[in-house]
Amino acid sequence: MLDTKVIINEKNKVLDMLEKRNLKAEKENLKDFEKLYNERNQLLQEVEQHKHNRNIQSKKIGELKSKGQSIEKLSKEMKDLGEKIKGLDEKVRQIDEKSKTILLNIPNLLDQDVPVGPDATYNKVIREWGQRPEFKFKIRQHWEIAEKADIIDFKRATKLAGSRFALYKGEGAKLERALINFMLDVHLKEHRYIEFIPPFMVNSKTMTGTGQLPKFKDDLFKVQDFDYYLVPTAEVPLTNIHADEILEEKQLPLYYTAFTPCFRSEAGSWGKDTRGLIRQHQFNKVELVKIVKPDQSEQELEKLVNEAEKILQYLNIAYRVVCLSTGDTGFSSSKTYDIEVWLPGQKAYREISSCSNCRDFQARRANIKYRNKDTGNVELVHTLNGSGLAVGRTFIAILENFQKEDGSFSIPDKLKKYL
RNA sequence: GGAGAGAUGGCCGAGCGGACGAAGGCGGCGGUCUUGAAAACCGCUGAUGGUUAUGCCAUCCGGGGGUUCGAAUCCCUCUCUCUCCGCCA
Repeated sequence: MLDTKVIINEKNKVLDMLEKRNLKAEKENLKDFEKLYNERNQLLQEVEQHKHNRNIQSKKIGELKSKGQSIEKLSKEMKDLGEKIKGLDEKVRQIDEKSKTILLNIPNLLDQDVPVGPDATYNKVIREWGQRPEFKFKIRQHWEIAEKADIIDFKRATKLAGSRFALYKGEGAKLERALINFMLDVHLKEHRYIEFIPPFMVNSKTMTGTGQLPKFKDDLFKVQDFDYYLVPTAEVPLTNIHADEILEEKQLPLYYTAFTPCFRSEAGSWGKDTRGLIRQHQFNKVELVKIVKPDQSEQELEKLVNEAEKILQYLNIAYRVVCLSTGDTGFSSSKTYDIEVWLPGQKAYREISSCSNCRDFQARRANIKYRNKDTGNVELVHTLNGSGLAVGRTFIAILENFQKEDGSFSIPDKLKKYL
């Protein structure tokens, strides 16, 4: 959520952002918002004047009554005033509702240094790491390797649930679990994160806090007849832990991590990545969330990416870091780095982590603040999140990068003690 | 699932329909004292919005609604928490 004052006073900034995000159609909403804002202010001044009068007169009635004097005439007047106030209050409420809806659907402002372009082809490669493996035999896809090793049963997963689900079996289940523990250990011991196991279902307020609702409800799974949604990422519960709180400055920065399954409807991606583990309705992820002081968020984003990269470095798998273009940057983010891992089967780099600085966008939605010790004022915190990493895709990367001619694969040294 | 109790500021906790944005305590901040610290003492210490802005105004006592000239206080309703009984991984 953007600051109302920015939308009103720095409208060009917001228009520029919508242009760069390739969302020209949403510009109309800004005009509506401005109109509603002015209307609201006018009504507010009117109704507050009436309320002021009521407060004064009510006090007077109290005094008259205690002296035993008649209050009938005044009483009648006040009753009419009360009705008037009620009507105006209702009008203000309706305007608030409308403008809130608009506000909740406007994406975050973008950082100055985000590469400008309407889509992912404008993403900018920041750095590459590692040696891509060369194979002298016919390269296999991860699902071929997994099925040969009997560690994932896609067919029976479909029987149990449907398409886009996997049934990990035997050594496969063990490898997945090893990866989770390995990742968590690195972040806990080397990066000083605090581990959580959050609810895997959250309510709509929480989903709104991080920006999944109201705009992206089609991407979510909702539990029938309850105000529960399956989490699409642990970013949602972790970031909202301190919703509606005022933190002390000395508590910051907060580094939170959690392993959770993630549930996504993948609406709109029919036909994409239909085979294998790449795109599932349910996948495991270790998530990193930071809650920091505003002047720290830029450097914390760089650190966050490094922390996620560390996992692939330890596993010795080639990857590159890209900065997403203005058109590809997510709704809540002001700047996003993706880590893309090399997948020999696809001969392509594929996203394995997405690290975003959301600045005060989520903090304003979720109402997360801290007391600035210097100014004594209450200010919004900045929030960041990143995958550290997507476990299923790391599983794929291991199978494909460490495959052998006979169709088997080897395990990176760092992981061996977890198996 | 049945019966009952409760939700008040950063925390604890008081609050007969007008005195209440709210006693008291703790914590925090500033000061006196001290070589320094502690103790003691004194003072200050909520948020949001509006504004003609060192000020003023409005709103907020779990959420929503009602009664009333006026609600933290009375009524309805929802959510959550706690206690007892039952069931259960």
